[in-house]
Amino acid sequence: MKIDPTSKGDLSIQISKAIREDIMEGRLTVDDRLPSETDLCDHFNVSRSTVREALKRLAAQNLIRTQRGATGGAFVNRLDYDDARRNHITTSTLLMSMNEVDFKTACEARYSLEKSVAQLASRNRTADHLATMRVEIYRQGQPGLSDESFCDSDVAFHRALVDSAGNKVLSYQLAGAVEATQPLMNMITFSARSREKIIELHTAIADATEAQDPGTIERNLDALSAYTIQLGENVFATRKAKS
Amino acid sequence: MKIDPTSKGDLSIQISKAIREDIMEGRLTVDDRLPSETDLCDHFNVSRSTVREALKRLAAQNLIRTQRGATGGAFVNRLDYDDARRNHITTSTLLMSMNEVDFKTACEARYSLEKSVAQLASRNRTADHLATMRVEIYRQGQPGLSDESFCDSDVAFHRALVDSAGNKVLSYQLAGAVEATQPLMNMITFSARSREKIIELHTAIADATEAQDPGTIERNLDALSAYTIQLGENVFATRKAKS
DNA sequence: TCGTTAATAATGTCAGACAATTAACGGAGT
DNA sequence: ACTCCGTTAATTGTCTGACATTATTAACGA
Repeated sequence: MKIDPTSKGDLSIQISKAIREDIMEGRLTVDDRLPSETDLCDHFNVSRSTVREALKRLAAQNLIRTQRGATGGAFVNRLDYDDARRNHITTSTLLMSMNEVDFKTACEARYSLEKSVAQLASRNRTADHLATMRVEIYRQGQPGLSDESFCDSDVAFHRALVDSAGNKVLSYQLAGAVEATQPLMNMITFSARSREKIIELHTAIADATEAQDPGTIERNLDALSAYTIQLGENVFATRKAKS
Repeated sequence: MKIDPTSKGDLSIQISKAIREDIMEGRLTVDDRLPSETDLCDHFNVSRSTVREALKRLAAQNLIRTQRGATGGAFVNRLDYDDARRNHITTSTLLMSMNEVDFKTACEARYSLEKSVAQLASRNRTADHLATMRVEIYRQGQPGLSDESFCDSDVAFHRALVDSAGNKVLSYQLAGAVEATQPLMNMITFSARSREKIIELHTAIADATEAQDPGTIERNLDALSAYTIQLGENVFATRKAKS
């Protein structure tokens, strides 16, 4: 628990930085309890509000959790994959929406990255993953399915594909690319796309995964990418023509 | 700016959620000014401390920035790539260190993902990127280079490779995989690895990128992956034997 | 016209209080 | 000896009101 000399910046930022360092350098490890807020006040020689604002900063990043009561306090969190994944997805979504990422760039990145599961998915896919993919394909073929549900199923299908690689790190890293771009792509192309074509490609991907044929997975992801980009360009061309 | 009914959870969390929603749904857009803290107090009917803690949560995620002074206040931030990238890297690093990711899983994920730049890097690499890669390779060959500097140069080399794809979304997404695993890998293998071998592979990658030959890039990344995993296993075997 | 200064509005920090929550302790009763 | 229950203590959550710091703007005087 380092002290902060009278350097620059707001106190609450300095304090949150100091504690974050302690966590990242291993001086505080998972489930360790931080000193109570009043102790931190004494230690850093600041008021409780300031300490609390610092702690809220850390809590916002899931680095700590707080608990009330006699044995309560702030504890170092174990960053779990699901939390990290959710955060990663929302940040990626915001990043792209705020920076006006053009459609093609997003598609390119997304499918380039997703292709990297082909090898591992072929090797490690289980019956469970294959079943999930099949179920989602079946759902996508239901006649009365709303656009929204179709999109959800689309995401679920790709998530199953990614998870079938059996590598949590890979799944986490890909979540940002796959799940953050999917809504963007759906929003742009949902009206124009052919569900049959998508289902056909999904089926080919599932088949190739089952057959442990990475090359075919990649080819079909490429096809999906090309089709999506094409759709996007058509949509933009139509919009332009109308205006 | 939604109100919070007396639902569950801490007030500061509810408030930060409400404002976050407003940002993500587009009701607040980049550079918009939030109401002043006292206005927010009135609006949500809470004290200023509570509002401030909510704002600190958002600030911790780079969603807002605050400015003092007469025309100051809290403004919606444009998430920029560099900030998001840094955040992504630190989170990835923590995630892996806290969940005891085994070395092989991390390596597999990292190189699988990095391979996905091969196509785009071949197509879009510029003289600048190639030059950066060459410079780093040259640095890596300097005899007196410290282990730490070698690692830094290693990271810089791979970053140049990733950036040469000319796709910011791709660069952002890959940062977590490449730059967060590199320190881990370096820490484990720096003592055992052969710099000559690494430099040889880096050179082959740079050559293939220049020659726009994605297959060769992938093959050499595979070689790097295999070599690293092999090194890791040797190190672990040695440690085990000693204990 | 151009500095200089004062007013003003906002965030940052402090101090002290009370509310709410939870675990542990200690009796009372069985 | 065991269970139930109230009390107590520790800790976070919230409120209030004040002052400090910072930056813009407007007023003022040379």
